[in-house]
Amino acid sequence: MSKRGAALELAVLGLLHDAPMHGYELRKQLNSLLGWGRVLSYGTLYPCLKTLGKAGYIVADEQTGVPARGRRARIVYKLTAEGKEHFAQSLEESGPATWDDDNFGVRFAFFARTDSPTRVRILEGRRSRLEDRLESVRLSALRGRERVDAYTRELQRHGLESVEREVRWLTELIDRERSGGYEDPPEGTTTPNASKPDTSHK
Amino acid sequence: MSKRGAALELAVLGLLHDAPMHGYELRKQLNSLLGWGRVLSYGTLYPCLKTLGKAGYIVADEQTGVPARGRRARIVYKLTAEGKEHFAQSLEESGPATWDDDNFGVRFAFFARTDSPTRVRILEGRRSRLEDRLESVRLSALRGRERVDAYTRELQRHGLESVEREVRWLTELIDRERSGGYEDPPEGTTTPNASKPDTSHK
DNA sequence: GTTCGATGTATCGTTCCGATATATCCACAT
DNA sequence: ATGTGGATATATCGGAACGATACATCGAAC
Repeated sequence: MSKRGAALELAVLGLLHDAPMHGYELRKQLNSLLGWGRVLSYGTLYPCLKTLGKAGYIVADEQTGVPARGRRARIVYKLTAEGKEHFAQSLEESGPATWDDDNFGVRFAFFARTDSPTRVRILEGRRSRLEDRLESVRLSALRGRERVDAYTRELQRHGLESVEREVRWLTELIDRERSGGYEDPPEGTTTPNASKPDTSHK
Repeated sequence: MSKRGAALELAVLGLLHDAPMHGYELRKQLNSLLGWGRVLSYGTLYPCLKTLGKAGYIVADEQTGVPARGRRARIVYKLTAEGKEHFAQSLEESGPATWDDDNFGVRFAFFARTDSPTRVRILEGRRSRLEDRLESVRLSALRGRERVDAYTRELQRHGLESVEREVRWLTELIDRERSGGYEDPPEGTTTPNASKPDTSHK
């Protein structure tokens, strides 16, 4: 039921889909993948790897092919067949939980591995989530029209515009998706190196 | 040394500065104050109130002035003199930790209670933090210029633009601050800023 | 006259994660 | 040769954060 955990597991699975990796490398990739400010701690990563291992989605490979001159012991993790299946399934899965900042970011990062209908579904889900947010902020701005100082108003305005901007972006992507733009490139074998949309104003 | 906790404590102190309040009301206000998506859980709020109480910054007032017809027992918290001082001190405090999303947001929300030099200092700190972020993202985009798929590129572009947008916003605020705009209105006078400030930066 | 939703306080158990310990390797200076 | 520092690498601990939930009262609608 882990919320943040779900996003992390998905990301790990996705990265290992490209190539087997050891923890340290995984962490570096994950740090650039999800969130710019945040850093993923080992205290989060290793328990996650353990969980994934216990679930049978990944296996730890202790000794991989004599790494040129007595390199330090490192544990290389690789995806199992079950892991591959679970990843594909999770990616396409829809629902409120998948529209969070984290979850959406991860899913977007692996868009190249889904089909167009799925992409549209995810984009629309995210957009509707943002529109709800917009709605509720506008409402509360109306209800609580009591004197708020200039700074509060300024902050609200900027936040609102940020969200509106992301909605426009999503709409653009959806349109492009529908008109057949962004066709999957022949091979998806590229090392992802993405980040999640800002939506700061925490 | 709590990081998120520091922001929460500051926010609570700030709200109680305006008026004494009980937990439930506090939560509502906090939810609209910091982060629009996030909700503050009681599991976070009550321990925080306890801490603040133990530190002597707030006091719990059980029975406030016979609340018209046997109202349910409610605990009204109010700021002590120490709390007031601690709040003022924390607000002006500078440093990397205060440039985080959360910390900056809270400080901004209470801008009206600081002086202009402090405001400028906080705004500039936040801006420099964002510029660092920008720098590091641009660098990693250059280093890892291997083929990344269209989606990753799109995500990066949008994220980058979001941050750039916030930097422009901050710059604008700093300029306005320096030219004496946004002076705190004496008291209660509705600030005549009904016309939206244009700012057609795109 | 009772169901329902808002108000209100409080805690438990899980998850999260910053700090830290441990260890090897390489480059470069001493 | 020796030392210093930084990158690579795995792992855990203790405390903070928080979702879920229990409990309790009230006003209004049905």
